Amino acid sequence: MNEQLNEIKRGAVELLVEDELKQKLSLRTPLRIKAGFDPTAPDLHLGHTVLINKLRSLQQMGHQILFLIGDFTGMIGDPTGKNATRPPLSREAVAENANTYTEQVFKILDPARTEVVFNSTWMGRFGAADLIKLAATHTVARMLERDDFYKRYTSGYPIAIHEFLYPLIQGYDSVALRADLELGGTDQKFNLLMGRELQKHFGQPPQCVLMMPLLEGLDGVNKMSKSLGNYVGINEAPNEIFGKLMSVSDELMWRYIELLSFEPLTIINEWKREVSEGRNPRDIKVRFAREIVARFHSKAAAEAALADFESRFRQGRIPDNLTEVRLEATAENGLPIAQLLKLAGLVPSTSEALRQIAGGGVRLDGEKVSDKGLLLTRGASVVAQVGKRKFARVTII
RNA sequence: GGUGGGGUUCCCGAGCGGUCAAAGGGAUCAGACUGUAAAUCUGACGGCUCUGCCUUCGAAGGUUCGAAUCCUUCCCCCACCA
Repeated sequence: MNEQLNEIKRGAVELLVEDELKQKLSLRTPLRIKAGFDPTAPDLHLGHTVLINKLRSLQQMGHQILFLIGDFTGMIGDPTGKNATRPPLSREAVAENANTYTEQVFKILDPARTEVVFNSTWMGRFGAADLIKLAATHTVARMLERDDFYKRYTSGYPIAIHEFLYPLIQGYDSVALRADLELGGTDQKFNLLMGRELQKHFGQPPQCVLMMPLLEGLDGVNKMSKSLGNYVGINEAPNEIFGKLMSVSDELMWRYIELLSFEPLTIINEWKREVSEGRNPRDIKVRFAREIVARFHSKAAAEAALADFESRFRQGRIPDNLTEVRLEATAENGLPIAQLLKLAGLVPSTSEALRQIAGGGVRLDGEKVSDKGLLLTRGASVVAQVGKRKFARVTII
């Protein structure tokens, strides 16, 4: 059992309350483990998988995962960010998002041991009177203890009343689910603890709380999020995932490895020692990027991504599997270069295309283009390139 | 309800009748250097049929030869007072 506990704590920031969890584990019945997800961001990225990996590990120990989709709380929008109130999602949209979610999550979790639940199931029946009773369990002062509410309050930023309901409802979800343990990011601490209090209030044994760290995005500064564009999506193409992971800084690489790799810590420490003794961190990064690509695609895809990466960037070759584009000539005798780049989707506007040419970032068949007025004649077929990573094979018809 | 301060290009933030597609910073993109690292340096950073033209400064009107800048109405935000 101690082994199990250590595994549970591995990588986690905090476990509350350890003795209680020991107690629960000693009963040797599967624990009901809750983790909540926002219904509006169905595109999972590696940041989300830190927590999902932990669920997987718990699942492998035989526990029951309650994968909660917060379709009801989604109407509020978690006040942790600066999100404003969101319009409620339609039933169809929720169902669709849920499908997208599970499709991705089941690359990591075992569907047979995962129960997908929606908090609208019980919250939809919750009446105004129930809500008032729920709100009566906590004071404004207690709510203001939450770090981000406190900051906003003291620095004069607005807090809408309904935002106070978010932690309460999330906490009530634990009551409805009779959760034994809830997982969440460190930013969720207040909400997670709210579950404990409300369970006590409703006469249930309080859940334990396991907090996982937030993964930094590719910029190494902000947390990984889709809106900041610093993420690695698990549905991205093998080459994309591979390339993005390779572009991570050496320092950040270790963080990624610790939180995302399934390698035992002893191996990771061994790598660290080797690097400090002069081994190129690149090698480790390659090893890690392959592991992740293999996890979400396949081993073969990982090898292919590595090969592509090597030929493309170390040897400067043009990749094999280019997107093919056929474009119609617009002028009588052909297509101006700027329009070609835009129509091929390599740049967002012709203005940008012209800038890129001026900046020396455009190549046709590997040759740098300097003539902004270049006209590609009908019938021509070229490999157009903008920067190091955007390519397309273009044929003018 | 009252008083005051605001809404500027992806974000922050200058500008307060012409020299404004709008300072500066951040983000981003490209180039150099590399291990497509990072850091650093250089350049770009509304759109187009691109030495010119068109559209942007909360919205709609108006004044003016000319408005992001002045006036009117409206919408939204913030602070303080009640």
